[in-house]
Amino acid sequence: MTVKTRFAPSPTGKLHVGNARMALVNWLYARQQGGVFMLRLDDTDVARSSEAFADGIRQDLNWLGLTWDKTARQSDRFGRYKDIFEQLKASGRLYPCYETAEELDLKRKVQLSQGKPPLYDRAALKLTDSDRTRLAAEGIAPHWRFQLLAEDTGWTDMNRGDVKFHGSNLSDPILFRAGSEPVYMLASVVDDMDFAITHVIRGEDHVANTAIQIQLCEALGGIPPVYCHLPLLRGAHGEELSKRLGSLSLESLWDEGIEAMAINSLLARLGSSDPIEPYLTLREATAGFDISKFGRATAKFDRVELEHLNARILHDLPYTAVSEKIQALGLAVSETFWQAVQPNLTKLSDLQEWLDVCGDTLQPIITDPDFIRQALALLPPAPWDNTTWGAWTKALGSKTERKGKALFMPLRQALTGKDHGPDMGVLLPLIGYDRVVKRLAV
RNA sequence: GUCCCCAUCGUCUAGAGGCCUAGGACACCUCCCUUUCACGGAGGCGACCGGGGUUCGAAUCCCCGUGGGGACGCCA
Repeated sequence: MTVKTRFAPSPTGKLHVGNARMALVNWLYARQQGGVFMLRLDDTDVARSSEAFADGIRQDLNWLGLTWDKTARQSDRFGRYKDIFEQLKASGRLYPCYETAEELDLKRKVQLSQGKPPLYDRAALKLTDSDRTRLAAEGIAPHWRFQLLAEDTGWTDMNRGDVKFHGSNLSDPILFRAGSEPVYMLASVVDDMDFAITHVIRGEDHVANTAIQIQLCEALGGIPPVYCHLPLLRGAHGEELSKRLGSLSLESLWDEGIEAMAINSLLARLGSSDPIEPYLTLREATAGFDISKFGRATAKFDRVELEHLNARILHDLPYTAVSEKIQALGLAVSETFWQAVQPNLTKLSDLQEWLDVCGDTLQPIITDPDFIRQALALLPPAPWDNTTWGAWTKALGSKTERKGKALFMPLRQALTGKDHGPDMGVLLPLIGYDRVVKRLAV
């Protein structure tokens, strides 16, 4: 049987690293199993969904390289859900409810204040035909709940092992609102069946939903897929990811010049017992991927760790792999320049720092004016090449009887304004004769 | 409040009663390499949440605490 997974975001916001992880894990599992990966846009909530967010999601996935073999959107399938509505109604498991959202909210608050779980009390089940006729006459369009069986519903989860929930601990879910508009719970189950999804890999926030979805799937005559619920990601200090959307949205990581493969590398292994390694391609990340290695504890996503990985990946990338991205960031960098500064970059956007060093506005650090004056006097004339620095410092060394750090550090600071950076031999010609003279003029 | 789940170095984790003076990876520190930084090489620091049991023996099993995560929506 061909494995088929899906990533099913709702286009109501931007993707963050938590979403990206679920997309990636589904993609990796499908690819590794020789299966199919599907992108499904869960946009049953028409009011909150937007085309702009849908585009953003597709862009983000493309950036990460998570290509999909099939795509669908739920708003195109309302006709199908309408058929299911009739089918479920005929089965007797669907019942109309007339409470307003406010009434339900109040009920929950009362239950909670009494220390009881906020479960739906099934009051609508006690309605008589004449009650319903009266309510309908008042013009109230009912919402429809699915009557859960009061029994254990269980499954063998790929991550959590045997899991079960008792129906009495769950509320009868609303499947259709305002007449017959489908909601997520219904559409998701129908789509998983219709598109023959074999493995549903998602966050553990869906664990309790799974019992409901299995009951629903079986009521529709389907066979539930295999489920895998991975723990959610938290921020480096245990904070909720969505609260940090500012810095952990894929969009902002792109803006910072973080490599897609750094994100993929981290996300493909974080929370598993396999070591996190810098992968240059998704193929490499797929090779050692083992979904059974994922644990059950909440893992923390640390930006610092991401940047370390990013640096390691950046140090291995040829100019051709980054030139387009550099342009997209609005920077102009030659291959020579790239090779010179590459080992000193953590993020692509760090290029600016070295561009400034080779620009006109740099503020030199002069620690020893007399020495700098001597250096200027011995500066070789242009044209320069990669041997100029060596010749210059050799001459300067014998003249001033300085060597080692005492010899080159004052020069590095005067010429770059920093005490670390690329090899001065290659950097010197990139700064250029005129700027060097200017920086050494004290 | 109720129902699930989890609890080992800073982080991700290995560990399924003796193989554990608890292993690895990343981070960190030191040294070597290097006319800086980085890379690379060699070392080092560093953890079983607490309390009770069970057992000859517990990181490992049980109970109770405590802590953390998730769920309980006409969102997904």
